[in-house]
Amino acid sequence: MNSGPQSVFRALADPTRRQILLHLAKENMAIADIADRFDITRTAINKHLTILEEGGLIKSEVSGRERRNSLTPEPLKSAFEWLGYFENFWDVKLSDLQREIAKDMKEKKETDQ
Amino acid sequence: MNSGPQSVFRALADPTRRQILLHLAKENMAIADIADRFDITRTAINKHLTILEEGGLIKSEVSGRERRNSLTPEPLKSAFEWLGYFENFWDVKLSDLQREIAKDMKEKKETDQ
DNA sequence: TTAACATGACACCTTTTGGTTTCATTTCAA
DNA sequence: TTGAAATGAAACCAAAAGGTGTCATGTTAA
Repeated sequence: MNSGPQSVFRALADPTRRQILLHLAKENMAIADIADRFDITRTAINKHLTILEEGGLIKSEVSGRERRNSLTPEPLKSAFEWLGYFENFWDVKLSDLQREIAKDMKEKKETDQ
Repeated sequence: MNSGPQSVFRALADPTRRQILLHLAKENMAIADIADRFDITRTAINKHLTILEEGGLIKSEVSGRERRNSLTPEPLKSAFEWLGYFENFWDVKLSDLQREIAKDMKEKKETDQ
């Protein structure tokens, strides 16, 4: 449950883990339910779940002999915001000139503060 | 230069690479310039740059004996959008509020007519 | 009460990662 | 023109990642 940018981006680096997040966005699932949707062993899924939990992206609670996993998407927001920093770079379709302009405007904004 | 979600998220997984992106967002730099800003060898930096390039996040062109690296942020947009899918999960309250506001404005507009 | 279920806990394996050192090659500048 | 600068390239290494299989333990349902 660190949820710093590192543990979040690390959790997102694996395609299986990203798919697990998408599944959990639709419904909460027990470990075996998740494993059924992939071609790898339950043990491997379990390791992925641990890494997702370390990133704070999911939480799980025991219910009888099951462990229900659910999405806790708040840390995704920080990754989203990290990427949002670059929004000014990609949304203008940048020539080098335009990039210079964007940079100048950003610098001006900073000195205004 | 694959720039699929996998190569992008993979490139973002390492903290050094994320920092390199932030540096290149400020200014284009040669390899040695980048290496000066970290405590690891130029060779290691070079490997990171290769991975960033595979993700389509940077491009580099030779200029004399230097290789200038620059940000090509478009692929970051796809990662941003992937995360945006979860926006409704982390900001449920906000989106509800926005929906209310939108509704109110629409109603107001209708009464204005 | 017992067999099937769901998971936890290990031990083990291979490949990838992130890093190093060393040496060669190209280019610039005094 | 010649040495320093910038990079390319290769060999090597330890640790982490992503898997597997096996066995033990608590739970549930017939």
